[in-house]
Amino acid sequence: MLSAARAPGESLPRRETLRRGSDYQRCYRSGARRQGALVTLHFLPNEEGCPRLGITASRKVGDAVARHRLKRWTRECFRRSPRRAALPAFDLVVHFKPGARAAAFAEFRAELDRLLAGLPRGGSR
RNA sequence: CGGAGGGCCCGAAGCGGUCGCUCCCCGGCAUCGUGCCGGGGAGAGGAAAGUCCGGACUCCAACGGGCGGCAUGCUCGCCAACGGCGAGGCGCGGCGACGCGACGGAAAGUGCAACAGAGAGCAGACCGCCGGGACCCUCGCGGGUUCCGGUAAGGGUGAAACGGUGCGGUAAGAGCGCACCGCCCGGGCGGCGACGACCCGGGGCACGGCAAACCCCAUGCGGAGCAAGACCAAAUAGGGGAGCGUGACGCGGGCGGCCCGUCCCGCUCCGCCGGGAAGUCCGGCGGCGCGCUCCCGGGUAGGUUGCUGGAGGCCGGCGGCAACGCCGGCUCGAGAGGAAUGACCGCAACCGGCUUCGGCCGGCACAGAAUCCGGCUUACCGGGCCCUCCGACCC
RNA sequence: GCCCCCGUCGUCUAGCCCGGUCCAGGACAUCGCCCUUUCAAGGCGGUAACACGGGUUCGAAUCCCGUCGGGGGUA
Repeated sequence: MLSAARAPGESLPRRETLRRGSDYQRCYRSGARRQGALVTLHFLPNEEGCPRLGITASRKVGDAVARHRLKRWTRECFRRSPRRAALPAFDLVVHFKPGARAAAFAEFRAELDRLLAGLPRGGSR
């Protein structure tokens, strides 16, 4: 079951995203966080057997186009990241900072990759 | 050729790759719901924006109406409706094509107008002009000072000063009188109408501005919003109902050193009926409390639905100046839900800069559906089509 | 999605309803001068703003319309 869910491809189905307000609240309340220049990363071990991704963007980041572009970049980077298969089963929340509006894609991907690499190894058992 | 005015349309846009997301259809596998694999199809805009108006739809309220409040404001028409649109009238701007206009009412009422100025509303005498009285100067003509009166033609102030020009008239003046122009009122004429100003009659002119000041008049408006609303419905707590069991061979405390206990004290369901001599005994009915089981309804999380085929597009014909309407045919173009429509690469266009002309570098707007429509407003790289006006030159 | 409020010197504000007296007043800050051996305090003087664009009016910070920005409420 676990190996079936962890398909080795670059797919990111809806099942592996955070989709509940309570999921986000749990992540903020009980999880740890890492700060980057463009982004804040919240994370918390989950029981799903695979990492799940959530994204938040407040209106301070920019207009709808800017916010949505950053969301798509985040999904793209997470989906194609080479270290994704090695990630522990965490719920992750990526929250943009206002400075992210002016970032270029390569710059953004480098930062996100660095933050993901800094996650602890353990995860849930 | 140059400049200008108006209208309409397109708008990450062309091709090829790699990896992905959402929905639908087909096939296969497993399956209680559903999930996985393969194939195919579809997947942001002219403004999706601002949320400034108007509707559809849904719920709430309601017998009907008024007051208040808000909005609109030349006329006629179009429209489901509108504060929108189309024609027309009037005013203003422009040589012109054309553009702009909150454009009802100031002879209903109440108000406002700083400063300047004599005076700011049915006004006003500062200078000036004219007449008269008194006093002074002068031989006299005349002049000066002052008082009373007349006068709105002139000066001056102001954003604005109570028709204009000319002639008569007068002490000087004045619509005081006359002519022309303007204005007002009534009637006729043209127009559905706003209005026009051709005609007739009357009036010497009374009617300044501001209603995006209060206000008056006319017309319109019940409230909320798809997170509306509908259906299914966990866990926990609570509500209602049914059935069964239970409410004394019990519990607590004291004493006898402790245990035990035939000792003492307290608590112990209620009502009615029947049996027994009687009781804390037995049986029945009703109520109350507790326990267990089952059922019912409300409702939260969550799920499903509303959810996209509609005042819909395209083509043609007819009516209308037009907005638009009618008829016929064809066609279906996103439906997410912490929210998909993406990222990267290689060529080719276009624009800008550099260029030792081979190329190199950079850019490619405004902006992202959230129930759906009709408008308005605002933002915007670049491009296409049509009509019209003015100027110059040529024929 | 719906609704409401607010934009005035560098900062906090008054004036707005009911237009003129406003080239917009006050406080703190800042600059110059005086006072003091010096600093502070004090005194005198100066610089400095009506978010933006239209409109109404003789005249707009004020009234009206539209943009832009900020804040808040609600499901």
